[in-house]
Amino acid sequence: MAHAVTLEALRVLEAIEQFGSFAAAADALYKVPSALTYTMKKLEEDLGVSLFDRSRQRAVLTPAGRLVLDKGRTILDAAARLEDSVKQLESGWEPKLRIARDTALPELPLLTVVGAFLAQNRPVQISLSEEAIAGAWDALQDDRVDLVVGVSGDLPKGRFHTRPIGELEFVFTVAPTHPLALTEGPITAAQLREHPSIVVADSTKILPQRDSGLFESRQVLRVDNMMSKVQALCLGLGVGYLPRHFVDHEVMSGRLVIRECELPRQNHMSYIAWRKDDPGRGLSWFIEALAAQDWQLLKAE
Amino acid sequence: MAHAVTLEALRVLEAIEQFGSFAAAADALYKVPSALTYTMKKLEEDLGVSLFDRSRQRAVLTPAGRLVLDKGRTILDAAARLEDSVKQLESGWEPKLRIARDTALPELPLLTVVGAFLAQNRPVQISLSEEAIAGAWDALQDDRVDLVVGVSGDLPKGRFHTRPIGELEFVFTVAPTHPLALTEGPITAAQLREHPSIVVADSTKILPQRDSGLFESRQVLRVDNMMSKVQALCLGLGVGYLPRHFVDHEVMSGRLVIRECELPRQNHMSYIAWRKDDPGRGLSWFIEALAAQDWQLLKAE
DNA sequence: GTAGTATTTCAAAAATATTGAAGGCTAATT
DNA sequence: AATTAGCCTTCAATATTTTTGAAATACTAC
Repeated sequence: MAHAVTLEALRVLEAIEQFGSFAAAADALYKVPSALTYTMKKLEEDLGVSLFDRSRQRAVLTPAGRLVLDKGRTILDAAARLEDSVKQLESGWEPKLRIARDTALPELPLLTVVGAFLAQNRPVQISLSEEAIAGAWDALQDDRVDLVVGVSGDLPKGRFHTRPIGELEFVFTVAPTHPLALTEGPITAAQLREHPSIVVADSTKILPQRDSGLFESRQVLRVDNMMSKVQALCLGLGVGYLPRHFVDHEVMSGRLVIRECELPRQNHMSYIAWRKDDPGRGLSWFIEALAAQDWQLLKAE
Repeated sequence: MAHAVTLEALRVLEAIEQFGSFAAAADALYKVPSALTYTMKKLEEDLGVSLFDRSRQRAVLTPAGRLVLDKGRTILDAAARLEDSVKQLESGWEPKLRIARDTALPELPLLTVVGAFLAQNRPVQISLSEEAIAGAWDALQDDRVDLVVGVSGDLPKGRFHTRPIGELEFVFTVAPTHPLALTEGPITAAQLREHPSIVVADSTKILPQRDSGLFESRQVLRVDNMMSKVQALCLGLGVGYLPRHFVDHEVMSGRLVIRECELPRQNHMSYIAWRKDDPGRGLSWFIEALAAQDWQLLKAE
């Protein structure tokens, strides 16, 4: 048994974990449970570890099993992407195109562009996701998405292409009911320390990292996307900076007010970014369309 | 035929490309050529493309074949690493530990540490490699190495741990025979423009990127490691900054002279860096040993 | 042309995977 | 404590896939 680490074996392992038991996985794979036993036993022999704890009725993953599953998933992913790349090579169109939007950007302009693409009826499956802060870069690096929209231009370069799409302006907001709504003049750092602030936390899986607009504050409430932050601000749970385009509507309806703050948050350029492989026709189309799109960043519609 | 993309098929494809023919690959794999034909035919059917151009006697890869091979290699790599991780989980020792050194760092201190490790007779295979500029970060990101030594602290963070090991000092050098060796006072930008400069190019595969110490100069000679740069400078082919520890010996033997330059190159901190997975016992040992090592960066021995 | 090498085809043989019935265990129920 | 139901494994029979080796075909070089 030269190499029992087999994509098939990894698929079986994944199915067992996903469906919770050999029996259920066998059903899902249109096989018989003993076939799965056979495959897993072979894998265990080859690796020289047990993947399952069988002391109970229900087989449960050992730490080694968990490890093999985790690493195995990325291998299965890569294999699936290989097949997709071949299809892309033939038609030019990539079978899947995964787009992430930074949570600080409005959803509407992106959806408009996506709508225009869908109307062309191309053989491309679009998936959209939302990321916060460095999460978008991470997703791009890990090949979880193919195109990110709205990243800010600090961290990585080199392996990615970028293109600016506009400048994000941040304004300091509080609920009208909030104590800081009524003070005179710009809000000072000392005043800030008296109140909780709402920040969007990094969506990256790895570890808590940089936070957006984290200034010294008595307490910090972390949320994972910008809409939650807007909600929290409207409810007066705390204070914080928001992208201008999110604010106008809330100000009009009287749910937020804009104040000046001593600790300013400067504008920053927003970019789209993609990997430096050869892009499919879908990605190329989106790059052009997104760059031409009006992102309405500075003013609300 | 549900999924014919198989690790086995990818291995066969790789062997065919590596050994240059079905026949030679069959020999290497202890199989018979028709078995390879069978496997490749199956893969082609599943992917729906031909991988080989068979119009000549010797089968040669099509673009699609090349694509599958390239992506396939990284999958095979990942599968091999999966097996290694399992072994690491058992013993704590990683079967392989791949260390890259930035070309600006001296080799001796690293080799000293490696020697101390080898003397312990651990079940760990060490591989050493050399990288230039961002190449080391790249190698770390792509999982081509597990530990990099001597990276400078600009680009990535977040996904890596780092630890400073010392400060690199750069001095401007020319050969004693070089015209700029004899001028009075600091060398001006204008004078610089009159002479070729030697720079170490980025070793990253992707694309030519940032160069080390590239100032305006009539002409630029790119080399891929620091020793080549030293040689080129000694031969008077051009001018450039060198890490201090490279220079002293050459100055003593009269092959280089140090000059002052109007365009200064500031010192920078040098780090070791590694991925944020759980490190094996070998990696942990190296982190401590390398941090404790005297890197002799500011003065030659 | 001829010899030499390379790949494919094909049917037979070998190896591997799947099945289904039986059995042993565990967890839940009576 | 006995019963029932569910889950996993074992094992021998069966089905499928892979490998083989001989023959056929094609290209290259001499």
